Amino acid sequence: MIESDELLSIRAAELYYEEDKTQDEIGSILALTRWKVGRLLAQAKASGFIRIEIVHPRARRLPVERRLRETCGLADAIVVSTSGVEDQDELQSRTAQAAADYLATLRPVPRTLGISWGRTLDDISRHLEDGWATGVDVVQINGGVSLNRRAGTAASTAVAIAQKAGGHATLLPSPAILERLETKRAIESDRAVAAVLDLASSADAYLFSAGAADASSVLVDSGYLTPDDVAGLVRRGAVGDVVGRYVDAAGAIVDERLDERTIGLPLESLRAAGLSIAVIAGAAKHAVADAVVSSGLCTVLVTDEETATHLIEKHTNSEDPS
Amino acid sequence: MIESDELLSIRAAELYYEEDKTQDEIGSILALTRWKVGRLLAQAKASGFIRIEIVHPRARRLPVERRLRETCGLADAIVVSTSGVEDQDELQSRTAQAAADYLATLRPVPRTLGISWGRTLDDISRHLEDGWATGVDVVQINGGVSLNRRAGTAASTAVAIAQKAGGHATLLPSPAILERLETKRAIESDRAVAAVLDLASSADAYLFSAGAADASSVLVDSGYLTPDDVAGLVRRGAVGDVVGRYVDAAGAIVDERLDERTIGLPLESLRAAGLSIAVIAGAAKHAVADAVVSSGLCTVLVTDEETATHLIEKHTNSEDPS
DNA sequence: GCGATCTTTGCTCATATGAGCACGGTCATC
DNA sequence: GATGACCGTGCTCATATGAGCAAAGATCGC
Repeated sequence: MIESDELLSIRAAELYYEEDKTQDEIGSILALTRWKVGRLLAQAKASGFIRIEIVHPRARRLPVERRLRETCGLADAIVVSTSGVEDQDELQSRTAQAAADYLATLRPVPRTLGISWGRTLDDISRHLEDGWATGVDVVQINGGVSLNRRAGTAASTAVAIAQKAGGHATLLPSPAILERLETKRAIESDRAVAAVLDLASSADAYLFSAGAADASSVLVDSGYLTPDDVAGLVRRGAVGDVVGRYVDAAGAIVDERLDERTIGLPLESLRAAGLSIAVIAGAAKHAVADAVVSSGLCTVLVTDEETATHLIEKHTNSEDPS
Repeated sequence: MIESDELLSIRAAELYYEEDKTQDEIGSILALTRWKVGRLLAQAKASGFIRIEIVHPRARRLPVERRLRETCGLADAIVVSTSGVEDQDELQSRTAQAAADYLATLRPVPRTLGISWGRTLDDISRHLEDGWATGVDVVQINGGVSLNRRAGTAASTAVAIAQKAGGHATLLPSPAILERLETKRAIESDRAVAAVLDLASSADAYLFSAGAADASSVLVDSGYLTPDDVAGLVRRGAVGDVVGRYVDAAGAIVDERLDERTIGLPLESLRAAGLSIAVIAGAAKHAVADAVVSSGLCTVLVTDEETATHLIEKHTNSEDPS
């Protein structure tokens, strides 16, 4: 009986979803009452035979978002669909778009927004529409005066976000990582720099991304670190960098000495923040994403479907080892 | 305006399909009237953003079936879903199952059913349920006394189908292909053989498959042809075999000399039949499937989704060269 | 066998949804 | 600047669907 009911429910589903027949019509075709058809359909849905997918670059995955919020204890989660994604750039762009949308609809609107810099942040700044908010000031939370021709990006990201919101940007006029601890201390105690860091630590919200721990890092690209440096960090457990600081799977600083020479908001400030939005997408960043989420570095995560399911799986397994 | 409507329709679709909200609820969430939500949803569906798929081994693709019927001028078409298919065997099995289902529900029930033999037919015979019909006699339409140990298959397929329908099987006691024309003529004129061929040509319905033109053919496997023979046929345009006869893309016999030595129903009888059911699945058989369909060898085709779309594409392109 | 329990079935009623229509605003044209 | 065609909007009404319920049937232990 169960066997034949399953088959019937499939036949009913075909007629209902593919042929747009009414349950009553299906009833007369399959010689069933329309209530039976309704139950068959409900059964087919419950058994997962009916798969409904929304295919659109800006489609989100609300059920995944909810599970992500629940399993990882996030205040909010934005998960973009990966269906039909052709390459990594497409995925980045979709996620950045979603982050921009999230920012634009964020209530209450933060007066001061602390941001990091990098490819992702730059992407977000591009996707934000002019006038996405009014009077939002932007402040950089980690050093970013670039060492090479890629110069302006960090600055222009912040400026673009601020301008489009009719606010103004406060830049952190300092390198990301100094070679000597003394230099770092000196810069940090400079009044201009100290004031920015102060402002940064009092921001209403933070928006940042994370980098994978490999040679493709922006920190390598910008000349702050060599590929060898990164390889060394990886050997010591690094899974990626957050606002310029390399962390391990537990979200702890990998190299204290290096960290001391890094200018910017300490990770503790992110952990203590009421609203900190992490934007992390792509298979290469699964490990960092995990570190960021499990160590409480963000309250809101914007990511892609695959990363989200990866996190959910990991967190359900570790919490419920059945 | 159109841009924002599209985005809205996606948001609405997420809430409707993924969160099971009512259109009214969505209305209050997105600050819209419930009619607007309904229109947005309809628009999303019409634009193809909503994809509904039925995932089940026995799911069919009714819209594809209809298009296949229309573009290829078939009396009926059965198309099985390929979603979740793991290997070729799975696909074969699904198609055979569908063919078995089709046979079992066929009205009016044929009194005599002419069948070919091979892997597909054998598969179908296995999937038919005991008592799938009552009093259907089965007759072989092409020679099949096997030359090697794979002996019984051709016979047992026919017998199984007949037994399960409470009818009896008439076997064609002859090889598929003879080496010499004279031998073929002699066998054909044998009273026992001639009677079977006679019965075959008067069957109410035919059920047959087709083989791809390569060394994996059952005709090679059974020892009637060598891989070299097949390669030669391919060079002359063969795309596959139908009831033991090799045809080209237009459905014409490739090698008349070989064909004359082949025992069984001529292809013309299939073309003239009121009901002839072809069961052809798999990427390797796209070409034969096309030949069978375009040359009118079958009135009903049982196939898989990919083959079906392949055929549809080909036939719409060739008929409407825009 | 026989009754108790649980499932399945066909119903009534409330709700959700879609079709058709009148209104008001927009836009191009004269 | 007036006019008419057109589009998007919010409505009424008919229809489709789902929830809940009583009766019929199946299943089980005794």
